Amino acid sequence: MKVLPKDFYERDPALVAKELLGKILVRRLGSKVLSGKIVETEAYYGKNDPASRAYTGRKIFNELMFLDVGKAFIYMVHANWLLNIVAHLKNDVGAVLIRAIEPLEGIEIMRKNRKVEEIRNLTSGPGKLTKALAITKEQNGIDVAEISSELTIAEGKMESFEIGTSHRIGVKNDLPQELRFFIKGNKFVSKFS
DNA sequence: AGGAAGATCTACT
DNA sequence: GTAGATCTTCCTA
Repeated sequence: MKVLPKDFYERDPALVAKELLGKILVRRLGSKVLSGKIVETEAYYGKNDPASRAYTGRKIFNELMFLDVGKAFIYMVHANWLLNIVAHLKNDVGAVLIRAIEPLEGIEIMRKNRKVEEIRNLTSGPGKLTKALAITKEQNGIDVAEISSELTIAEGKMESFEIGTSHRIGVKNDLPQELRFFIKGNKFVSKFS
């Protein structure tokens, strides 16, 4: 398994978000491994992005977005933990939100964590996938570019797919550009449009 | 102390 | 398919 190197994340968030599609999110739980293909992401910037956690300036809770890239940045919204990966150019601010994955390994454990039978409903949303993979604030700040971490992102299979874009979901004040990216036709994308 | 937050579930028309 | 209640944390007053 090849883990994506740290410099993968040291680029424009929108570019990182787009290229994360098709990559494999790997969650290690003791001896168990849960994994899924990333099928939907969104990019967030810093000061000039009203929807960003970093919009109001650097605080303790959003500090990660200002620091090293390639770290998991996790926070709670509406009783759901949302998983972001810090990604931005040098000395800039930003992160990529993982919105949906397609389950590959450890589906039975995900079922147990989510208490849902239907596979399609297991990880097809940002709050759903964190629950299925047992991700909480405990994992905040984990280095996903490090192969020994309990949360990493690995190179996926070589395959081609069409990438769709749209405006970000649930955002009050969105930017003019489309910053949501998803694999066209994939059943695990949270919403269509 | 209060409210807002990048969502989800349920119960309907 | 769509609307509305409600899930929990952390910031801001």
